[in-house]
Amino acid sequence: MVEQQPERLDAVFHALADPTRRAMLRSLSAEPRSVGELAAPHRMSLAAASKHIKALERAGLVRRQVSGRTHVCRLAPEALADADAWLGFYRRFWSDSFDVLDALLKSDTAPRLPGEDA
Amino acid sequence: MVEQQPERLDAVFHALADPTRRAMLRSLSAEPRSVGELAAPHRMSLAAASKHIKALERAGLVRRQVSGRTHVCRLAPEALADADAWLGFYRRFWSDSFDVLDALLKSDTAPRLPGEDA
DNA sequence: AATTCATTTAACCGAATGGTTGACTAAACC
DNA sequence: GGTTTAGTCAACCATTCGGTTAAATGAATT
Repeated sequence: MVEQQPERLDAVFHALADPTRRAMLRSLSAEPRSVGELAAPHRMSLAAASKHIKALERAGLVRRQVSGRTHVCRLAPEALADADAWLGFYRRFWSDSFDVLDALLKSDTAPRLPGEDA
Repeated sequence: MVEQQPERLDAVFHALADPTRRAMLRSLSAEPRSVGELAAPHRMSLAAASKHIKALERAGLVRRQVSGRTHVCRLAPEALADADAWLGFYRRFWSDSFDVLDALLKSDTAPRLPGEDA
């Protein structure tokens, strides 16, 4: 099992390592927002918020649709799925209730039930 | 549902945003390793590797047990569980096979108003 | 006691981060 | 056409990051 696009993971985890950006994602999980709307709750300049949004875009976590003079941002969850997949490998180390999922995820390591043998 | 220790999450995601550190975690998932063993596969000075390990410790991802002159590092997966819990909120956005979890999440998650922060 | 081995610490370096302000572009409004 | 509105871009700044080398610590070896 090898790490697929390390650069993508770098960007995703880096994007998630900032509370402002996590808050923006949380906001986007409710509905799409303009740059201004995303920036509003945070005590920083619009330019600073714009940089954060660009970091999210670089990571593939947000997609932007320019509509007139406003830029509408939407959550792009596939990148989060990448991070989740990476974490999935370690889930067995802390979780007992994910055993079934664990087996499903690692389909090449599925525990065989008695009688299941060929 | 509120983000619990943002600083901890900052440190965890920051630690995960580096391929060297992710490789070290992967190595530790097999068995505990000394600092030297963790450093060996990477083309960098021992001092540089030592810094990476300290970043992992800061994030709570690794615990160190000094034994004589060697420092033995072990995976500390609770911190990964924190990251996983954060991601869990978003799982419903990409996963269809997590419907049960989704239901669980929704059960203690009141419908959110626009502007509600993470 | 001297040396080697495992590791950290300190000082340094260049690049990236996260913020600022000010100028710019372009769409919307009167 | 002129002004406001939405957002980016560029320059700058302090701090952090990821790496280096060299020196220091401290346990093991001889």
